[in-house]
Amino acid sequence: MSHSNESLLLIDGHSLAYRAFHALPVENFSTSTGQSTNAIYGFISMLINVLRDEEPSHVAVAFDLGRQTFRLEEYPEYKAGRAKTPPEFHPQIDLIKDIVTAMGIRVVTKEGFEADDALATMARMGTEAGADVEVMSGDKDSFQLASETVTILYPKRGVSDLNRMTPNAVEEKYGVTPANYRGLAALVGEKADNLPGVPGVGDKTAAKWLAAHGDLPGVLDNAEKIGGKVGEKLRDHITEVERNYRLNRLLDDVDLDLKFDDLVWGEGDPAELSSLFDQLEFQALGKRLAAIFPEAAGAEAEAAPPRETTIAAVDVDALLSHLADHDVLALDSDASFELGHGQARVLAVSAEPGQAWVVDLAEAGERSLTKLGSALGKRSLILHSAKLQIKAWASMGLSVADVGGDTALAAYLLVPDARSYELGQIASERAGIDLSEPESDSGQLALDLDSDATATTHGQRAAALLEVHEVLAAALDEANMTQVYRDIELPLVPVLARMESTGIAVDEGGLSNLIDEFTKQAEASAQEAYDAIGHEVNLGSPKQLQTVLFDELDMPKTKRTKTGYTTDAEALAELFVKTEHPFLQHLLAYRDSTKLKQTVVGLLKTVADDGRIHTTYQQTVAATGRLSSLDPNLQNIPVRTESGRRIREIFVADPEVADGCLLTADYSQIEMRIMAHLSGDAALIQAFKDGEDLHSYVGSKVFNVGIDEVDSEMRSKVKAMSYGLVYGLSAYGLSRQLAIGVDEAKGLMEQYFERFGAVKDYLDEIVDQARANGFTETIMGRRRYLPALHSDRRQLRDMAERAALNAPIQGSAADIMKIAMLKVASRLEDLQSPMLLQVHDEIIVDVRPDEIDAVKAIVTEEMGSAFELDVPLDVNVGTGRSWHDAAH
DNA sequence: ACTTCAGCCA
DNA sequence: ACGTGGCTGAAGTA
Repeated sequence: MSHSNESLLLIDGHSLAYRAFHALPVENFSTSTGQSTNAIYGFISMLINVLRDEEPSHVAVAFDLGRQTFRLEEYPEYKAGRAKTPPEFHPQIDLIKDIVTAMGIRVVTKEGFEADDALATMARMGTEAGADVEVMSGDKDSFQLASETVTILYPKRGVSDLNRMTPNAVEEKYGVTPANYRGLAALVGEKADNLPGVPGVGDKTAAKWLAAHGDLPGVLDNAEKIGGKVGEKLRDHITEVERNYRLNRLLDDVDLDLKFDDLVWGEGDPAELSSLFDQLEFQALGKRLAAIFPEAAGAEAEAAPPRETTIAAVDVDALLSHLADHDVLALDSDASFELGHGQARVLAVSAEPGQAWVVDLAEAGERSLTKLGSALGKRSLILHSAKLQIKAWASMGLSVADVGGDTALAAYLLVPDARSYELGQIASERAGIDLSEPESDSGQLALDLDSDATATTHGQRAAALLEVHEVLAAALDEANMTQVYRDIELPLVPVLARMESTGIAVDEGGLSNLIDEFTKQAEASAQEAYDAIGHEVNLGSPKQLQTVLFDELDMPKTKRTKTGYTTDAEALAELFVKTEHPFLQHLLAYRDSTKLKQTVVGLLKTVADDGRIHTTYQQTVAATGRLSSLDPNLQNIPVRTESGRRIREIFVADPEVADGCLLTADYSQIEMRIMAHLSGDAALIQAFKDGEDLHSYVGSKVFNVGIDEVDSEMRSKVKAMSYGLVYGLSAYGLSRQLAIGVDEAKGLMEQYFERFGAVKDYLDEIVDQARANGFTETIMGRRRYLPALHSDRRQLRDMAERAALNAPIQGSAADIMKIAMLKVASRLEDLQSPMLLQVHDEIIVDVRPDEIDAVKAIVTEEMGSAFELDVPLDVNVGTGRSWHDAAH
């Protein structure tokens, strides 16, 4: 028993990480980007447990550094013959070191020595300082360190249980004192270190000899006296035993350049720790960590102590007088927008970091809102998720036309595939500002606002924005994305806000009729399906369908899904070819009708009071730079089937405008054109310049026939392949899609690449570049980071490669469309025809009858000239009463 | 509340 | 395992 209340915990990082690696299956532990985490998870889990149980005052984790050790110098075969560590292991060691450091724990390494030697040295230092010492190691050599003051924590099977090896425990298990453990190990040998001992001698014999002769030198001196076969063996292997004895001694006098008190368990860096846990997607572990490290609790970690912010509640007039001297303002509010109606009560305005004024918009009169609007209009405004807020304010009578900065957009450009862009997280990660929920009775506010918490929250957000935006803007600059940010994404915000607020008119009566019609069709198909099998079943349940198809009807099994066998349309069609069972046809018909019905029902629910549907465009969702649309999604309205197209008939021109029409304008084959441009393939570029039918032209090259001899079958094969290439299609995938052999598909692809060699070079190069740079780039410099290209998991790596192929193409198309929208919107400002929708390569404008020619000219010119490629950008335009009729 | 399956779009 | 990027709704599981 030590009288000290100090305790030192020493950990052999490498041996424990290695154990964890083998205890936890690597396939079950990896992040979405493909980083393997099993060793990290197991190690940190063990570490958290032991820290919680032992509560040491001092801690160190030792790692081996480099391969060259004094042991290896003396005995080149030391540790030879070990199975190669899998490639997934080593990258995890660096992350473990980072986490340990962030936990306030000293990482110790020393060139030329093993972790064990560092542990022995520190154990001696601890003992000399009067501390209790615990050494956690998966290496049995550490048993020689056990003493009155030093206990070895040795993991049993797995990673959760530890054996406490005191001197008594060592003696009980091996029959020798810790001091003699070295001798025992030297006699027995250590397979893992490639140190053979005396053949035929195990723990028992070695212990007996050591007991009889005191210690190993005693045993060796008396080797002649030991009889029997084993005695002979001992005498034959004295050199090896002596070598083992030299090598397995742990050095306790390594110069580590540190004192005992350097090992005090410090505060670490909770923000860094939290960010590492986020990055590694450790959620449950984060909570366990929080128990011993409250400061790093989960993702919402406090990055810094809450800063002093000054928030003052004022009225609009007071606010206006405060604003006089400031050109850049940060704004935040409790904005919401649903079904065409926006609302905001609290508006927070900050003119410098750490400071904000808060006004109650509900109390402001129309005149002061107008004045406020014009004051804000003269300044550069920084917001987070600006679009929602300016839409909401517009419905309150406060109009803001321009956005000077948007921290959500900036963060999106920097990491376009992040899960979310919440201000609290960005502020914490990028600027070290803590925006966790304020206490509701902070009392700073003087209170004509009925809820302090809301006002304080938005005040603090506004007060943080200027600083957060500055950090993000600098990062964008560093990544050469300032242009995409300032010239594309920011100006697009008010354009999209306007489109959303306007919405598109729908024919509600027509919608209801469609619902009736599709419902009747679905019911009829369902009845026929039931009749075909003699009973009812939930046709919407894949699980119940599987019972019917594979158990009752005994059909051949389809492709596996996670939970059974697929019943998707493709598989059902194949089953029908094989079985000709009428149930399948009726099921497919039922699926079609219910799908359409669902779509129409969904649309009807979203019609606002003004008889229009207001979708919301997400500007920070698609990792490639596209927009997405939700609530409802107007980018997936059916078009391929005749009955599907009928849904497009209910989207109509503004009924308030007599003889108005919808105009659609779309890019023709924009992705293939971008592919031609980026690859510089002369043949492909020429085809576009000549205005050939692309797929017939490519078909004539691939099949080596005249362009007029390309039949429809050839054309459709080539079409599938051309599009597939943009997505990283494999020969197997192509063969599946075209229902041809893999060999034929492979031959087609080879022919293609023979004729369009630059395309192949480009596709290869793009992946190589992404691998080297860590990201892909569009024509405007928009980036997408793909760390999974270096994943050790094949499937993730392949997915990342396909994403790398596609991102520059899909993303460049998105860039071009966004630029075109800005140009079109700017020219439409002088007219009365609003832009309503965007569907990736198509825009829809509501055109007044007297403006048809002007709008046609505008969209053709501006879309066609949005970006100069080596091939022309073709634009098709059509007009009609409905979206359906405007198709061309 | 969350996941899986299926199906719609470019 | 085998083509990118999205959103929605129903069923099934917790």
